[in-house]
Amino acid sequence: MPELPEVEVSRLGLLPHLPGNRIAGAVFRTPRLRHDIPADMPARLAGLHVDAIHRRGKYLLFDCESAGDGGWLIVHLGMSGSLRLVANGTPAQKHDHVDLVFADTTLRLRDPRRFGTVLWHEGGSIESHPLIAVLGIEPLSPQFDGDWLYLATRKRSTPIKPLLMDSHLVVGIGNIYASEALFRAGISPMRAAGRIGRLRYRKLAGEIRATLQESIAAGGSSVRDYVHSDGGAGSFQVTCFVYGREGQPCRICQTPIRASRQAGRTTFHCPHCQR
DNA sequence: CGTTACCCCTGGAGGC
DNA sequence: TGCCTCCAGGGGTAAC
Repeated sequence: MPELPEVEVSRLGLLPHLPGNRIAGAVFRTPRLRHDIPADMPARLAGLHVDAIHRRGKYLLFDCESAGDGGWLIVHLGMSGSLRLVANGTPAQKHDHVDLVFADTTLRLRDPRRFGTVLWHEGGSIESHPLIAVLGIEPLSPQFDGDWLYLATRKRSTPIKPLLMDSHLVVGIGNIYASEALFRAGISPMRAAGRIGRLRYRKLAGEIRATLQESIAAGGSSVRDYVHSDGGAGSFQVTCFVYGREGQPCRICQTPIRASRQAGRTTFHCPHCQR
């Protein structure tokens, strides 16, 4: 479900409420999401203070401390995960798998498909965690620009669209934003990454950044059932140029939008505007 | 090494 | 109404 903007909006929604507060208790209603959840997870988390909440790619990283002891709670929302803040004691509904209970509120993870991740990491820098260490560049960082993309894609024959979705290269760009950014940059999703020039990569990097930032500003939501951390719903989907618009006229040239499949995921593009 | 296929899981949509 | 198939925002792993 969530791409980078949704995760960032969730983080921003939690920031006013969680950092500085103590985890009174944790409840896990499933033995595993993407990974097994150790039986002692509630005991590990109870009593910790949340110092800060960071984001790396689509991972939320809760920096937790307690009397010199500490670690990181790693959360990934997968395809269908969402975080909400609810009043303590609110009955859990179907697919509400995890609660972090604070004095004044409960952070609740709902994830129908259970592709999400909740892991505990201690004894070392968060950057040393195997899931985090392999991640590529942050697309909203100053280092990410057209020249970086150009250099990173030399001799790559893969089509640009699945490459944009490879978190080992660049994080946070999922199926929706890959299609949208390529449309805005006028680049065909099927074009070999190594055969795109520097100038076109400058355009693409700018459109990736703009697409993500606009979505964050709009409240982050990319699809209908997304709910961010304080329960509000977003509206990104109504502004899509190509995603989910197979057969409908391109908003620029009226050519019907095409759908195809790349690396197991649906790609949308305009055959006239994108080359 | 780079790239693709498959799998994890549930629910909604559409065909019959 | 029910049953079936297909599809879905992610990403790790195995296999080519």
